[in-house]
Amino acid sequence: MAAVRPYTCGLDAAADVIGGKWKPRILWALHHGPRRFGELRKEVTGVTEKMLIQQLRELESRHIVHREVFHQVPPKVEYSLTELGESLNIALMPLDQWGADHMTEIEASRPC
Amino acid sequence: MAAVRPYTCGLDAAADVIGGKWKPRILWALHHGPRRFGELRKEVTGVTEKMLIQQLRELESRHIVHREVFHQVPPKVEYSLTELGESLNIALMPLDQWGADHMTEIEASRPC
DNA sequence: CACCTCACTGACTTTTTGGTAAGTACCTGA
DNA sequence: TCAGGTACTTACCAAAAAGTCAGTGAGGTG
Repeated sequence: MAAVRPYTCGLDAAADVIGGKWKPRILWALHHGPRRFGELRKEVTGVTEKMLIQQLRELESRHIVHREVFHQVPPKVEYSLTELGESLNIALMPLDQWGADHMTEIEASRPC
Repeated sequence: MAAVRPYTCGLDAAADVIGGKWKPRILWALHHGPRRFGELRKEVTGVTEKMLIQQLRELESRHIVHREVFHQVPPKVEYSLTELGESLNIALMPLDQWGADHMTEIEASRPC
C-alpha cells in the first residue's frame, strides 16, 4: 500500500504509518506494555519472524516503537511504544471500538 | 493486505474494511456529501477509473457507501455514505487528526 | 564438545495489489 | 452519421507485500 505523497490529509499520513497486514496487531499487542520479540511472536498469532521484525523495524524508524536490547545470553530485546506510539494508539481507539461494534456486520459482508 | 480472520480485535476488522490505497481518500471525499463518479475521480487525485470503481464496489459491498443510479443520458451515478459509513468516518476522525498533528514528523521519517 | 535458547538475517518464491490502455453502451445535439 | 459526455469493463502487465525456509552468533548447560 504505497501511500500518496505529499499527503492529502491526516488520514493519508496515518495510513502510511499503520499500513501493512501486521502493524495494527503489533500496536495492539504493545498497548498493554513492553513486549519481548518472542512474546510478540506468540501474541500476534500467525506472524512469521521475518514479517514481525520487518514491521517492528518500520515502526521503529517511524518513532512509533522503541527497541531496547539487554546484553544477556540468551539475548533479550524489548519493544515498547514511544510517546508518539501511545498517541497513535489513543487515536486508534475509536476505530477499534467501531470495528468491535460492527464486527458481525463486517464479518457478514466480507468478500468470500 | 489480506486481513486475518476471524478478527482478533476491532482494529483488525476496521483495517479489513478501510484497507487499500484509495479507500481512506474516497471516504474523505465523501465526508462532505454525495459525489458523482466523475467528481470523485477529480477529487481523489491520481486514482484511475479502474481503481476508483473497484474500491467503491468494495465499500458498497461492505455497506459503507451507497450507490444511486439516475437513469439519464449521459448517465449519472451518485455515491454517498451510509449510516455505517458515517459512523466509520466519525471513528476515523481522531486518526485523521493524529496524522495532521504529526504530519511533519511522519514525512520526515518516511522511508526514502 | 554438542546442543540449547533467542533474536534475528537473507535468498528465493508466491500472492496480492495496483497501473495501463483500450473498448463498451447509451442517448443527445450538430 | 458522427463526435461527445458519462460511467463503467476487460485483458494484460508491473510492482509491492507477504510467505518459506534455511542459516547465524554468542554464551550457558550437560
